[in-house]
Order: sequence, then structure tokens, then C-alpha cells
Amino acid sequence: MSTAEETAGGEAQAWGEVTPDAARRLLIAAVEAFAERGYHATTTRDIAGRAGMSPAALYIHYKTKEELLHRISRIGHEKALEILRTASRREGSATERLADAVSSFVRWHAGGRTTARVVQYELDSLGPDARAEILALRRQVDGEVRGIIEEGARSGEFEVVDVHGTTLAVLSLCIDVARWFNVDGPRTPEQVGELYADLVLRMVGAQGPAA
Amino acid sequence: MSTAEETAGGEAQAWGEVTPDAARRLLIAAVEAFAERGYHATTTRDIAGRAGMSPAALYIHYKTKEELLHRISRIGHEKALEILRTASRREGSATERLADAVSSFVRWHAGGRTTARVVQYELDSLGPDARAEILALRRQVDGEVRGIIEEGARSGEFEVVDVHGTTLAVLSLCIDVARWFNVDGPRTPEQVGELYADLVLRMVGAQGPAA
DNA sequence: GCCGAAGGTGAGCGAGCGCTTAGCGTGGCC
DNA sequence: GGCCACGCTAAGCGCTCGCTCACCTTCGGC
Repeated sequence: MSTAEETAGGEAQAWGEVTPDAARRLLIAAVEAFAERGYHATTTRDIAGRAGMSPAALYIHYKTKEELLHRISRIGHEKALEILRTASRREGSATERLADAVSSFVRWHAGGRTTARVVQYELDSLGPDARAEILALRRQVDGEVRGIIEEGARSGEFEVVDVHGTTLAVLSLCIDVARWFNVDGPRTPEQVGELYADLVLRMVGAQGPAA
Repeated sequence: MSTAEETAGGEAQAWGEVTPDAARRLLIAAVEAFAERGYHATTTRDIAGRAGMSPAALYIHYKTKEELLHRISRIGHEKALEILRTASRREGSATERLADAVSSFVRWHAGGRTTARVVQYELDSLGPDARAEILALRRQVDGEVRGIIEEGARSGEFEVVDVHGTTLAVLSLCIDVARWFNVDGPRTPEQVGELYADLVLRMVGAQGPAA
């Protein structure tokens, strides 16, 4: 495995849908650079250099630097939404499904920290149209989690006073993992996922065991 | 109250220690600009313009643009630390002190969202020396919260499996308020503070009422 | 074996960046 | 009232940015 593949490349299977090969390499290079330095501090020369190409090559595959961020953001949000949908629609109690949703969502933010960082924190760097599109995806993400919590509250499984506020807090907790998680730190993504699932079940006042 | 004072200026009393007047106006302008666009996307011309001065005036009071960020970050972290210390050292049970710490910390992140955003999310834009100084302050912040949780766990007031992990999660939850809180949204900083204090007490398995 | 499309390069454009410098207005001090 | 220190501005320096353009290589189809 090459050096590049040890960071965003470790998450590279997620970018399998991007073709041709050069376009995918540029996209992965952009994810790494944006995550490290932020969108505005990243130069097109840096992105092209990481992908082993000249600065001009970038513009064969992408119209602007912003298009790169837009593509990354959309693919990332779609992946996040898919993760939550899978957990939300499996069979089981609200408790089981919430635990599943939180642990897999957290695993994605921790394990794919490089990607998640860009997806969650560089939203403001997009133009108005692209931002609006991404915000629509975020509302769907919100809806999936709120759905589970609402169900658990209605059935008496959970004890929640403010469903909207609690949903916000749960998502916020998961998303912020991308900010602090350290690959070289003491915890694996799986461990953080388990810890957070437990904490979230406490937050919603879930009765009894999760599984 | 002027337009400028409605954003970072609403938090302006916090910058009272900065003199002379022109230096303070530049600092407040920088806080607003950094919070809106991010450090790297903010130009020195923008900062000076917001303060009603020419671009060159900035360099009479500050050596570089980075010095502005450094000063903002240090003052902000000192304020955050002071808030947590006050809550941590008051008298009362661990439950009461944790609720107090979380609600006041959250109030600061929500009410002073403009400042908090810069303080919490622009850390990576600092140079190595400045960043190291700020990271030392953050470790102290961490220590204050961990102290309360440890005490509650030791006395049996709380039921916590992983003290370090839970501390991380509690701080993460509070800090991320600066990312999503919207002044025009449905919640006041006080309401979010109360909600979050309740959620955190559930996370640590606190027995009985908070106050 | 020639040809055009696809995908790449090297050089460089105009613009805007952080920051500097020479000089101007003004208020306090003798 | 003369003078100078201080706070500020207008102009612009050197540099790097996002992006473009003229040209080059490679390769499948006939």
C-alpha cells in the first residue's frame, strides 16, 4: 500500500465510482489536502502534485477547484445518508436501531476522518447553489435520526423531552468525532462507536440493554 | 447599538482588556471576519475595512495577520477556562457542578458563537509555537471537566465506565454547539444550556435531580 | 502507417494576496 | 507658536494564486 493510500486512500474504496482513474486520483488528493489544510489554504498546485500530475491536468477533469469540493461533499453526504438509512430500516427495536445508527455513523467519522472532516467542516466554502444541494442532503440525514428517536419516544422505549433538540445533540456528538479523532490515538473507530452508542442510549433514556 | 455590535460586538465586553481603542476595533473586526469566512479566506483589507481603517493601519497594532488570530485564540481560551473553573470550584455535589459547567460552557459557545467558532475551529491555522501554547490551555480545559466527572464517579454519584472517553464526548458535545447554533433559530443560548446539562447528566448516569 | 481523439505538459496571464514605506495631519509640551 | 511623536493613509512591492493556452504524446481503428 502506497503512502497516499494510508490516509484518504485507506478510504479509497468509497471513491470507486469516480472515473476515469486520473479523476479519482485527483479527487483523493484533494480530500487529503482539504482535510489537512482546509479548502482555502489548499492550492491547485498542491492537489495536482499529490496526484503526481501538473497543475493544468486538474482542469481537464474538473472545471474549478470548487467543483472538486462539491463532488467530494456530495459523495460523502450520500454515503453518510446511506449508513443511517441502513441502520434506520433494519428490523429491531428503536433502541437497537439507534445504537446501530450511532455506532456505524461514528465508525465512519472516525475511520474515514480525512473524508468526514472535509464533508462536515468545509460546507461554507461552497457557493450558494452547491451549498443548498448539500443542505438538502443534511436535512435527510437529520430526518433519519429524528425518525428513530420519535418512534422510541412514542412507544415509550425512550424518555425524551425535546425530540428535535436531542436529535440535534446526537448528530452533533457524532459529527464532532471527525474533529478530534486521532488515528494514532488510544481508541479504534469501533471502540468509539461502541462508547458513543452507549452514551446516546443514556441520553434518550433507553430502558434495558441495547442488543 | 450599531450593526457591527450585533455580531461579535454583542460579545464585545469580553475584549475590554484590549487597548488602545483602534487595536480593539481591529480585533473585533477580525473575529467577525474569521468566523464568517475562515482565517485563510479573510484578507487583511477586509479586516481593516470592517474596522473603518486602511489596510496599512493593521500593521501598526499587529505584526502579522496570524498575531490577530493568536491573540483572539488565547483570550477566548482563557475565558472558556475561567468559565469551567468557576463552575468546577463552586460548592455543591458533582452533579450540580457538572450541570453548571455544561450549561455555562454551552451558553458561552451559543451566545458568543462568533468568537467561539474562531477559537474552536481555526486552531490549525496557527503556527507551531502559537498552537502549542493554545493546546496547553485546552489540556487545562479538559482537566477541569475530567476532574468533576472523576469525582462523581468515585463518590458513586455517577455511573461511568470510561472517564476519559466520556469527558471527551461531553466537551465535544459542548464545543460543537459553536458549529450549528443559529442566533435566529428557535432556541436561546439559555435553553440549549439547560437541555445539554440534562443530556450530559444522563450520559454520566447521574442519580436524582440536578439542583 | 497514418489520423484524430483523449489526456497530458510548460509557460505564463491577470488578479489579489500579505505586508512595507514615504509622507501627511494633528494634538500635547515647552 | 514651533516642534516632534504618533496614528494613520496612499501607493505599491514581490509573490502566489486559480486558471488558460499552445503544443506534445500515446493509442485504437482502418
